[in-house]
Amino acid sequence: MAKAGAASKVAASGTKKSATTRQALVDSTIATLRDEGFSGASARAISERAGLNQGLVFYHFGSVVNLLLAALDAVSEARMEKYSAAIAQVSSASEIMSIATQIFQDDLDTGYVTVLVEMIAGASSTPGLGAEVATRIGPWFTFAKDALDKTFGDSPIAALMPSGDVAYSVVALYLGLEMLTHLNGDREPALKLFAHAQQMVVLLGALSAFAPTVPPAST
Amino acid sequence: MAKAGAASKVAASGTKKSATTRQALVDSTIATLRDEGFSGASARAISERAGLNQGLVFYHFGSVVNLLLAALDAVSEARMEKYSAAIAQVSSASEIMSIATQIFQDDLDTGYVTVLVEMIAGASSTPGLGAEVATRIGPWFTFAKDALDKTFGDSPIAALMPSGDVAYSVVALYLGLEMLTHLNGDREPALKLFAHAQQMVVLLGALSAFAPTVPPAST
DNA sequence: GTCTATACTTGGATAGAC
DNA sequence: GTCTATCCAAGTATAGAC
Repeated sequence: MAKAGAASKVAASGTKKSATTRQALVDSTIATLRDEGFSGASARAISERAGLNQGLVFYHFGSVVNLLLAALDAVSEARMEKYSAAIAQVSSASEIMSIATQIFQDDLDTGYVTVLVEMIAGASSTPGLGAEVATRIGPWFTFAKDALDKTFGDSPIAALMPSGDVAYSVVALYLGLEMLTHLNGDREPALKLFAHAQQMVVLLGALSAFAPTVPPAST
Repeated sequence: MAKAGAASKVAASGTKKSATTRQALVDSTIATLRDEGFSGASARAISERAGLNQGLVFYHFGSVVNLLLAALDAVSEARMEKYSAAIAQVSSASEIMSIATQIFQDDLDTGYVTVLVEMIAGASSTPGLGAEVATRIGPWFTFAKDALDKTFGDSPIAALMPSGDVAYSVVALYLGLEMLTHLNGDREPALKLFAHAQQMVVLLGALSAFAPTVPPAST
């Protein structure tokens, strides 16, 4: 599903040469989406960056949109792998924010989340693309929810707000921060927020020691 | 019939005609950005939607990018007016979330924030556009900060996190929610979050009644 | 001053070469 | 099966008509 899911014309060959070309195009697409955005990710721009003929995009992927989706698949897979490995090391709630901060910076460096943002924003240009992108974002929500359950499952807040709803806002905030950070090139505001969030998590951890079950609104 | 007599208004009527055309192009640009996204907002698509000749974009605005920025200006102005009027009616912290929820839905209906998102995401395609967009987003941060100061200024949280930093995340979250909502067409998840946030605000208001006053460092 | 017809460039897609 | 040369549509911009 990852490589041929949305494709209609993808050659079914198992040739090594073909795989190399496809990989080069996917890599170039990621870089182009990051640097030039969705509207700058043309078949010509992508293939030129890879040093390949422009027609190869259509031979190997059928259309530019299919190549963009293949790139989104590659990014999603790589990110989910990294996220999962990171979250596996986390046991306490106080740890999660420092890990999250590290990952956020890594995402800024690689530009992977920019690729996601560009695909979401660009989805409205092509009929049907929105649904394809939405499908590929699904795992991000479930990952966020699992991470929340694992780290805040026994926190009093978990009783107030369903983790699925919070996961939605976490993803939204992450995308929004990425977008704003990428816009003005200054990552300080976002990093400040991560620092504040870490403080809040620690504070909540301390509070939950005093109020293990329900908020202290009772008589 | 000499022109001189009746033509005393020729210059003025000409100016008015120009203003009408410009306005039609700006309106069409907003609609096109909303429906087709940044990459779909070409001079041809915009002018065709307005029923005008494609060349008028370049006569009146010089370039497509300039027209896009003019549309962003129009949206920003309209939104800031609406936001300011709404916040003026708010005095208590418990009110702000219901007002915010209303405005969020209004933004979804009009597609105004989609225009902003598309411009941010599309900014990377054209050198120098990012800075222009960033300048136009500035007022959104100051508005969010003022709203936070007005409604949560005497809350204990204000002492924990600077309102400017929180404002940054509020804008980021707002953009992210808009983006995700626009992607899958389902506004329920976002509305749930606003409902949860309202509960939290009410809860915090109750808590601050028990907590001793922690005055933020006043200048 | 306002607008249209035309020139030129870039992009998506395919027929055909190897 | 893999890739290139070529075609046509869509985009930006301007010269010139009114």
